[in-house]
Amino acid sequence: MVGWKMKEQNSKEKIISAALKEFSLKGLEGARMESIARTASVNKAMLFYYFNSKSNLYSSVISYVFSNYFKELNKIFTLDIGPSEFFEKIPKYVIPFFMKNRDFYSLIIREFFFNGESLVEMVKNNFKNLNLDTPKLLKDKVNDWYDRGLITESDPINFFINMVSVCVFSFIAKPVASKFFEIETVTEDEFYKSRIKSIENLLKNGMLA
Amino acid sequence: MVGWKMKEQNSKEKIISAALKEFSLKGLEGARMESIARTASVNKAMLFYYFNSKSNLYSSVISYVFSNYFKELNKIFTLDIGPSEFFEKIPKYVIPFFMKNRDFYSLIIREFFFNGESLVEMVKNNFKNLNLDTPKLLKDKVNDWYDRGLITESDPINFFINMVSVCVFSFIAKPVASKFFEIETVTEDEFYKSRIKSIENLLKNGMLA
Amino acid sequence: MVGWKMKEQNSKEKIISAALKEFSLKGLEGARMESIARTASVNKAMLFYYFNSKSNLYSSVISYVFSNYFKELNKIFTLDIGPSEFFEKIPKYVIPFFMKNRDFYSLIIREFFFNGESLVEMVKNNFKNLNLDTPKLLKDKVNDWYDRGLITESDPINFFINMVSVCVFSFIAKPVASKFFEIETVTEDEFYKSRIKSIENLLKNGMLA
Amino acid sequence: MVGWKMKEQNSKEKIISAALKEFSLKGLEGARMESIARTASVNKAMLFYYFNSKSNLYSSVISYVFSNYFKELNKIFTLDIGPSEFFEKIPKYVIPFFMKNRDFYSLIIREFFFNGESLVEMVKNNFKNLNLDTPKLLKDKVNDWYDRGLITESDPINFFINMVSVCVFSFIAKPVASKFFEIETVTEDEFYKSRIKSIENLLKNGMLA
DNA sequence: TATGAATGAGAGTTCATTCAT
DNA sequence: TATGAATGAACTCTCATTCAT
Repeated sequence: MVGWKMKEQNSKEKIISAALKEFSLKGLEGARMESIARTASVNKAMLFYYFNSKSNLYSSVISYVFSNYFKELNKIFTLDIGPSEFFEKIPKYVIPFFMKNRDFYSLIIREFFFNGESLVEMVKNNFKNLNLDTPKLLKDKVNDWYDRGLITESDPINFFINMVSVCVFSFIAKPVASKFFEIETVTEDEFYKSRIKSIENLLKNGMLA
Repeated sequence: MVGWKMKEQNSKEKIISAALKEFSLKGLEGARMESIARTASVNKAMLFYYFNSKSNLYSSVISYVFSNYFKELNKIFTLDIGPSEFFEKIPKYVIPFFMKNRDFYSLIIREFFFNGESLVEMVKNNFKNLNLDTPKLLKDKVNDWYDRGLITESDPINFFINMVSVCVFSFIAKPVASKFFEIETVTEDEFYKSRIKSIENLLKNGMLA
Repeated sequence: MVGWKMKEQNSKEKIISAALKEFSLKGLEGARMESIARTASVNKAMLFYYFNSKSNLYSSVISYVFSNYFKELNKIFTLDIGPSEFFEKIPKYVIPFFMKNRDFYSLIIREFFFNGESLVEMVKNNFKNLNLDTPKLLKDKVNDWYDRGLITESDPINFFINMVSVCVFSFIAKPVASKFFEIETVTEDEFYKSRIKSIENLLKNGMLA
Repeated sequence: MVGWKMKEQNSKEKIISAALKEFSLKGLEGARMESIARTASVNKAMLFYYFNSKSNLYSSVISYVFSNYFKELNKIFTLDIGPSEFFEKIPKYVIPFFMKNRDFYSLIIREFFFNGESLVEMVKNNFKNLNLDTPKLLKDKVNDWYDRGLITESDPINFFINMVSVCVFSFIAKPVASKFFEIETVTEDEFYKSRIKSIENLLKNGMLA
């Protein structure tokens, strides 16, 4: 009985992770159910048995995977620290996190780009389920820092767009930029280390009062 | 004689701009040749008459459209100005440019994300055709500024990723962020004005010496 | 379990034989996948499920069907008999064989005409798989007969072209010839009986020493 | 004015000979109007201007080309000679004739195989136009020879099938046979010379009394 | 739960043919 | 006569989805 239970979870999870891979590489439209099935080494019909439809599998992947990574990613935003330390910790945490989880990164970015609002909806539901209100918390934090004269950016939205964009964009820009400038690429590790340092400087000098 | 010459250009161009719209909304896989034909009000077979295949139409759209916007976009990078003015002009120029050309923006971003290196290749060819070497020019500029102690970021790649990301990301992030923070949206114009200001500050304070 | 196994074989075989009919009548280019599907009473997509593409279905038909008829056709060439009996048996065997299997005949002739060398390749592989070397056997036989003064034709190639052509051509020539000479056609059976006799005489008198 | 007249004939003939090439290689279904136009270096629409439709172009090619070669080919059948000389002259004449006119050969053979009766119709019309009745002449000749005890084959149809098949089949069989027997191919010329000799022997010994 | 077979809608592509000039 | 553009029907092929077992 336990065996059976485990088998079920196994198949479902095999599908989810195969789908994560496929969707992150090809997107919703480009992904092929059969290819997912093959990768997961399950029968194609099983995808429909468990997830009913392609688009439902897609959402399931997003939310399943998201909720998995969510707590880990959320930690950094809830630390009770000042802006200086915040600007230090953010890139040091976020960049390696995405380096380790490229599939997740690609999937989320895709979703973020082309379906942003529905992603936010999901994020918010995640907060609700955890009885958290991170958005409010962050907004308050920024307002507070600004009121106390610790930062120069008064608008939480601009504050976050600035912060997030320089982190998130790094992964997209890396191959493009080095090819553009014809600068012989250093190792991935070195590059992202230098990115972390550069972001830290930019944010600190750029937004600390 | 002029008649059909114009007609030809018309059809080809109608297809290109219909395809630009479709591809920017749905991506390569999601786009439908028939829908493009309908939008362009031409017979579906004409798409193949002029472009042979979907993927070739896609590339044609990218390069055709790109080379159209290219010169305009390139202008800003070739101005002979110092870093301070540079940081001022960049967001003031780039943000409205993309606001006006959303289709182009979406298409290019998609391409940038999922096919970055081939885009760069095209960009470089565009430079070659115009007898320009903007990459070298920019690299030299940054190195020069750094050597003369005008900026704090020594690495051209980081310099540009920082600069580009905060501009480009604005469009993606806007709806997401305002929904996330539940901040009643100001008008588009106001938002992007504030973005421009915020970016200018970030870059000036963040990277000027 | 046996149930679906049989079903699978059934569908595949229904497709093969429908395709044999269609291809033999219309050729590769003229054949229509939909018409094959209709004839086989299967869904059109099944053709691709089992055979991937039209041209692959075509090859499959050729090799499947060929290997089916192959052993039967090969028998006559491996009999251990002298040339006189050989010339007697060949038309008596080959002509009725093709009369019974007109689809096969048309298909093979088409292939023979327009793709001869690849057919030979296949034939040779068939021999290999059966651990036979009929070509060598036949060549040796002719050389031996000639050396022993039993036949007048020293060249195996000419020997066989002479023999095969008069048999194979009969089917093509029949309707043409009777229309050409405006000779009221006898029944098929009678015609081919007379053909067999005529060929036997021609070969015996023409190539026996 | 002459120029214009010549130009017209030129285009039509360029189309005919391009079509002959294409049809002989690919058959009716496999041939492409565009490819014919390209080969003829005329505009595709011209094919329809001159020939109305593909199938009409096909017939036109057949009959145009046929009537061109017809008289030449007919000569051999109208010589007033005995059977022995006949069997000598036939291969000596027919084989080189087809060697020189391979396009014609392929086209006619195709037609002969897959559309034999309509070809005969055309041939007969050609006779009518020339006020000849070759079929009757040949039939009478064979009957006469047989009655006078000069040949052993009483049936004109068998007589001709035997004769024609060994000649016509040579071209099809050559590459196949040499590959089949793995006999190093001699030159084309040598091969067909040996064919002529072999056919002569076969027919003489096989059908002369 | 699991499988291979089957389905139907529709996608991209091709091609003979026609049109406007 | 000649051209490039245009058309529409049909074709091969794909894919999410369902079925029978």
